[in-house]
Amino acid sequence: MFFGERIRQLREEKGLLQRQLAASLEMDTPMFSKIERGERKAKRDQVFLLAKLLSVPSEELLALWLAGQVYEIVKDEKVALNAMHIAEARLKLPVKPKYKTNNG
Amino acid sequence: MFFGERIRQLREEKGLLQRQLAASLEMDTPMFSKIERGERKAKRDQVFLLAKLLSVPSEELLALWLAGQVYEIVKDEKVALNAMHIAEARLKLPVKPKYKTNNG
DNA sequence: ATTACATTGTCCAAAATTTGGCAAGTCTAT
DNA sequence: ATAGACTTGCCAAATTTTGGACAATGTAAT
Repeated sequence: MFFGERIRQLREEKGLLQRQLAASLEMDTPMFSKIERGERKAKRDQVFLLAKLLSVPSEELLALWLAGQVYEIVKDEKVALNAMHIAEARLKLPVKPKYKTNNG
Repeated sequence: MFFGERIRQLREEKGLLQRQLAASLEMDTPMFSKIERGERKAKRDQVFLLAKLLSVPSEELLALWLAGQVYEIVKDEKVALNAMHIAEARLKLPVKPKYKTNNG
């Protein structure tokens, strides 16, 4: 399920029109349509606003939104999964402290 | 291991100087230095050229290079791993055909 | 067929980001 | 102090992203 698809699904469940959500996000309807179809990407702030307007946890939409960007980078690559695993491993690494502490 | 770190490692193993590789990539030394330190990102083409110059499979460098870009997107996100899993699942999905075939 | 309304497609200019490169800087060894 | 390798900071050109106008298309009701 892509970000835009999910937005549309939620919007329709609530019986809202594109122009209503578009207005809440202070953009025009064509723009909102593009976001739903994945032709444009929403801004980070708009993800949170949409979560509120559509009554879902912002984490759900944020994860979909990020996933979409990640997917765009690797989608046509033979080493896609490989790259993903490397990135995941890096995420799991403890953060190296920048400065020494007394007991560090 | 980050892309730039790996480049530096390979370069030093071969006893090459930044300016030598920089020349091969048709960029100046500061630029190459920035790539090694991850301050700038190499272009896709340059990844393949570097693989050749450093005698490693291009897949290895390409995967590191992609991983770096993926990592940049999610690194500070609470839902990072979540987003990664969603993107991975999407990668594993069969591609939906655009047009019907006779036996499709 | 006509109206009313929702959605999608095309195109352009402003804004923002990325890029390449220069000049000057640090650091190490001599 | 000089030389060589590398790093840092800054700027302008180039590219990409963005917002939005406007036209085109789709859809349902009459």
